[in-house]
Amino acid sequence: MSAARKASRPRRHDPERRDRLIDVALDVIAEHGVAGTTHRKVAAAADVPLGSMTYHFAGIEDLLTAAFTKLATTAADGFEDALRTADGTEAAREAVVGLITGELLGSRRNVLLTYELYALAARNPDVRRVTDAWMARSRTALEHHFDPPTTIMLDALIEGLSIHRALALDPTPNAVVRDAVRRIVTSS
Amino acid sequence: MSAARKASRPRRHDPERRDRLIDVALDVIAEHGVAGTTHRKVAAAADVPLGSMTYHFAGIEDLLTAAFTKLATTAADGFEDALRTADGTEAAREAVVGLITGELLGSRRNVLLTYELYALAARNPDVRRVTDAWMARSRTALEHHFDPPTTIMLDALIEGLSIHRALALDPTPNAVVRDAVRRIVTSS
DNA sequence: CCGTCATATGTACAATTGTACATATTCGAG
DNA sequence: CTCGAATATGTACAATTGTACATATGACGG
Repeated sequence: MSAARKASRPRRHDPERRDRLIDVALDVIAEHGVAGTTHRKVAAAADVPLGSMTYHFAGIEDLLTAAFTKLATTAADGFEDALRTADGTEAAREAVVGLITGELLGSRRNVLLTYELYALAARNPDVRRVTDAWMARSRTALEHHFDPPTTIMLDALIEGLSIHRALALDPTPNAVVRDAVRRIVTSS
Repeated sequence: MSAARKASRPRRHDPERRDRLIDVALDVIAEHGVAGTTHRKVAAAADVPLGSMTYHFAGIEDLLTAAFTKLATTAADGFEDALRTADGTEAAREAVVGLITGELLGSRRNVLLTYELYALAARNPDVRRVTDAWMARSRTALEHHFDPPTTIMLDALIEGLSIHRALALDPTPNAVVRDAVRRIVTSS
């Protein structure tokens, strides 16, 4: 019984605190950017003492890496799920449209976080591995439905349209998104 | 003569210093990111005293805004030039391919700076105006050759392929880039 | 040649940062 | 119940930051 107890209730007082800090860190990054993200801001937003940051993370770089790892992993999971259930090329096309127009990749917050991630990845090898893994996973998922050149194009189109959705004053209509995917896929 | 003297040699001791500081600032941003860009780093890189920064720029936000304004203006100029000289749809297509594969939009440094710009624009209205103007100019330039939906798609494709060129381990082959542009344009 | 003012510099300072660390609290084994 | 160890906290500090400002320097009209 003590073994079962140990499994269900770990020894930490607040076992989910680290995970919660990572989520809050992503919110802080989305609001203030990597440049404006500090231990104190995250601690205040999560309502934990400052010392809790240095206890759970080896340094602020460790916090950023953990946060972006979660962002990329979640996005890649959603990407794979959306494409896995698609049966046939037509369904796969519609799944791609759904990814662009949906909340996972298309939301302002997530696209914004992606900029920050890319910017950081260019100069931090640990973070770079996160983006590499993300790109590899999404590309592999696409290649289950499309040939390599089409995959590359779709991948780029998803990236570009997501950005425009997040930044443009008037977001691209869904019909245009669907048309774009169709043009790239049908002629392969 | 004194008037001519005045025109050719303004009263500043180093009249081009401000412009040079802006260029150096872009280098520093490309290397250390917005988060790591400080007055002292830029001053050291440009080999000017620290006080020179506060003299030429009202604050560090002013410096960043000036730097990104130059980045966007230069890019938009190149974009317009490349498309203006294109005569006919075929030439316009090739011009788009050239933009993606060329140095202006496709270089690692410039794409990286663009991430930083977007990230900052999302949260700073002054910088946001810079990206809005940039997007408007490139879209208008494209619309001189392509219909609106095609313009939207090409714009997104340029964005996405540029990113992949800068981040991917193996850059997209030029042939694939050309094929992608062709697929989007010919079916319009 | 000289005075005056824009241009340029060096220094100082308050504020904010990441992080170390001594202390407190809680848990679970025996 | 007791005790040791893991978990958590509050505080303190050195380093770095943006910026203000008193001073210096140079150009140019007179």
